[in-house]
Amino acid sequence: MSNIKPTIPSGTRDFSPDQAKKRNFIFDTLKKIFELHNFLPIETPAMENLNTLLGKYGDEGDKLIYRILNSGDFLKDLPDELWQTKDAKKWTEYLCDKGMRYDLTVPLARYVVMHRNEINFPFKRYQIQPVWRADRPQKGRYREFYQCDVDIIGTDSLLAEIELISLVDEVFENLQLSITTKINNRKILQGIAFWLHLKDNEFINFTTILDKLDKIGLDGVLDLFKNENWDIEKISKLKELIDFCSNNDNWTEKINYLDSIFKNNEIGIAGLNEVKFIFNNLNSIQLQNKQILDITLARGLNYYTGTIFEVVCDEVPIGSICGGGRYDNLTALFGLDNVSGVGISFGAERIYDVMEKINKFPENIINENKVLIINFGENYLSYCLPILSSMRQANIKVDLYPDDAKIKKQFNYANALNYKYVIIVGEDEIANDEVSIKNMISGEQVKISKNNIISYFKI
RNA sequence: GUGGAUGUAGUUCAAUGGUUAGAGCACCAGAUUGUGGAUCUGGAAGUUGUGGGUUCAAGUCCCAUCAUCCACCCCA
Repeated sequence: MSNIKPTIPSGTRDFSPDQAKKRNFIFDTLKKIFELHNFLPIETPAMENLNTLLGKYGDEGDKLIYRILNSGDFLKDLPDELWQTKDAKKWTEYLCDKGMRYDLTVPLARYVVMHRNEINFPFKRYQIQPVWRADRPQKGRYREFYQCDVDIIGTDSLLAEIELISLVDEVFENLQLSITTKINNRKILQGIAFWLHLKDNEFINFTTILDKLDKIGLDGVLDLFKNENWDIEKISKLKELIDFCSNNDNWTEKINYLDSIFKNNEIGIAGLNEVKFIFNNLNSIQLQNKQILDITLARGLNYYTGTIFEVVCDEVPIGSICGGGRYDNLTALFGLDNVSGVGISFGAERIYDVMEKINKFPENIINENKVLIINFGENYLSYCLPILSSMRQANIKVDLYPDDAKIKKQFNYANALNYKYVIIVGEDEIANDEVSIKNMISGEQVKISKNNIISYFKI
């Protein structure tokens, strides 16, 4: 037993103090802005019933849900013929009732339906909790990671979209990251599909391929469409459209262009009107970052029905750090129809990576104004302990080294843990009713009267 | 699920098939019993992922297995 090397499952992580502090800084900033917009927090259990989770994320998704083995004498219900098979998927139907939370959207839908009579709509909620996926880990992808979701449930108003877009702007202004919010609408994509005479069943494939534009470029995307046996005419029409839009930053020109090709195209025109409303009203809000209309933005998730958006960092190319959209029938799967919502998810893990890479964490979360009182032994406690507690009452971050260790060791400790000040109390100081305070950054040391300690640190 | 790479001290990495597997960082002690980051000296630290095989001889070559990392599918 004692020889087992301590490890953690792959794709999971420990967060040591300085990482944890930085992560908390991000979470705290998010919460602060969410609360400023009067979003309310909820939390849901780490585990959900499997029938809540299964079938919501597609076949691929079902495979990535962690299942929890039933407790007790769970094998007694397994049909005899199943003993012979080695079909794990079938076995789990009998052996597992519960699974680990896979995202925050499905639990939200479940929550809204369950609590519909106590919720006041529109329901503005945020939720910051870990989710688990039985995926194979790789760079920037983990089996346990946090999602930070904000949703507005139960209104069709496009003001909800506008609120989330301004929320995004404020969050990244607070984190001091400059970003671009790309905005599109699934109805515009449907309009384009209609314009290209695509069949209904080709639409999903169309969006999944289009979504790869950032990753593989226009030529790569067009190649994929060739592989789908699209005719040359369709491909060149699409190429022309994408070329026009990617060489143009002006949203009105893009809309006018689309307007000119969307003839008898109801769905497409509806999308254009929604986008127009959003961009027109964004003009009336003070925003720090860019918002652009990107008609190639597709997003993989197919439950989106209207506005979709995605946020990219201007300084570090890392893919999207935030994304979301409107879904018209989120709760239908749980038997509640006609509840529209719009939501957004902040990729805290990626935001962390970006901030680490370009050093955006504020200095004071790494170097705090911490004070350490050096321990000279039992005889000095009656002098030091009152100082300790009165400093804490004055809201100064302070502690007393617990052991009567060598001074060098205590100083090393203060140094290693980024204490800014050390207080030294020895015979001389006590004799004069003083303490010595050393600034660990400048190296300066002063003697001050015991009564002036608080004011010394308060300046 | 598919493919590729790598496993040596707490950590980052060395070691032509051939003595007792080494070094930097970190750790502990001392130089320095009231003052940190520097320097110097010393110390502790390993079943070379695990199990087989080839060989007079294996950290090194071969096979298997496990683990980790990277990419693909998919996703955040």
